[in-house]
Amino acid sequence: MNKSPAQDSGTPRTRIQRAKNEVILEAALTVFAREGFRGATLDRIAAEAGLSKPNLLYYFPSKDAIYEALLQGLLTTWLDPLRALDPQGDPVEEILAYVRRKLEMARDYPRESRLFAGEILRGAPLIRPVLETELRRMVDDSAALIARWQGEGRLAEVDPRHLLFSIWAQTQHYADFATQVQSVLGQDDFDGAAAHLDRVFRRLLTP
Amino acid sequence: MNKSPAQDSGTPRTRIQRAKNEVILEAALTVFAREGFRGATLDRIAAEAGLSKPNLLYYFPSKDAIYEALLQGLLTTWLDPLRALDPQGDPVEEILAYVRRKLEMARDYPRESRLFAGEILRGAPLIRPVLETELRRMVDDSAALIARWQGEGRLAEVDPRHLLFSIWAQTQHYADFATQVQSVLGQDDFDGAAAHLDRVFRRLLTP
DNA sequence: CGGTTATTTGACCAAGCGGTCAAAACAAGG
DNA sequence: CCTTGTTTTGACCGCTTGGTCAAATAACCG
Repeated sequence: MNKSPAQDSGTPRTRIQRAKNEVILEAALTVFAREGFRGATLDRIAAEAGLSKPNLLYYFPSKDAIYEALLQGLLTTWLDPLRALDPQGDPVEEILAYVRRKLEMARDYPRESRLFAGEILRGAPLIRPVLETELRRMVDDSAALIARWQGEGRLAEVDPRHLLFSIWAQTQHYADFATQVQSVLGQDDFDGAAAHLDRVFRRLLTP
Repeated sequence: MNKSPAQDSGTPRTRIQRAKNEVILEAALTVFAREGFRGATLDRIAAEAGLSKPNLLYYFPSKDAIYEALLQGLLTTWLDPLRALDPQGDPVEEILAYVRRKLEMARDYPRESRLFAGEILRGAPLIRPVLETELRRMVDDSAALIARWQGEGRLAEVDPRHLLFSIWAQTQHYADFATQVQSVLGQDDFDGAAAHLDRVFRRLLTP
């Protein structure tokens, strides 16, 4: 009997299975980010992972399952920096550090950023529930913290939620629209972006 | 002999053909923006336009042709507001007006914004040439104007090109990531966004 | 080694897709 | 009415794609 591990509930058992899972998700991230969900094919993912298509489907039951696993695993990492806002720290510096971290993620993990962007562009068919609960809660919490800081006069008055949108938009822009940035500048310019965003948010947030 | 008008060079001749062309591009915009290029199918576009698939292909020779026609027609409209920067006007107010116009476009033409975003996300396979020439030139010109204003001390010193990125990122965010914004806020908030961006850029740009 | 289980693969399938074609329906002019 | 050109459509084709399956191969274990 040859039951595929994909049908087992929970985490893969053997070390080999975990390793292959890893390889597959890596490959899938590359392909999904470049081609989008509909544009990606199992053959391309399999090729990228160095496997045959049936072998791919031995580890994951379907294309959707791979995509879901990717997004699921991604979300935690992706939203993590926001959790690192330290209520004890200096407000302006805390937010500037957050901006810097987000920009570094755009530079170092552009595939993740693009996968995320693609999912949301298409109406977030899969992760909308997460956005409406987990993300929303996190934003509410952060907004409360920011509002507190503002109440104490340590931060300029800006709508906290739209402030977060401003940060996300500008940092992710350098990953999601990298093609455009390169076309206009002739190359990437993350250092320039870092300096720019630092100036922008320092100026905006200093009381 | 029944030669399709799609093979005629230049603009469609009769009024009927122009009308159908219009209808088709409208439908295609809706479908492409929602599903992406790969996700969109000729059947869905045809259905959206109230036509049969072969009838669609009587007016356009291929799916690619429809997509290209859409993008082509779009680019002019899309980049137009940048041309409206008036060298004679007040620098801060000129740029704020530009921001406002861009945000209005995000509100009123989200499909166009998403189509554009999708194209760039996938590496701009089709419009990269345009980005590298036309867009780049326009950005260079605008950057020169902004730099002049800064030289005259009428605008705070910010990298002009990254400033434009900041504007694009934040305004288009409200169209491209509308799903996320809605999930977090519970609804759209273009008025809030307008007030926020006005504050952001006024604060940033006032010398 | 042999037996048992986990992994890999070639061949295949059904559905969906972009696109074609010949014929039908329609419109306009005489 | 007929003729001529335009528009519309049902049927069809070949290719790609997600997914299956039975058999082959490798890995593990006593």
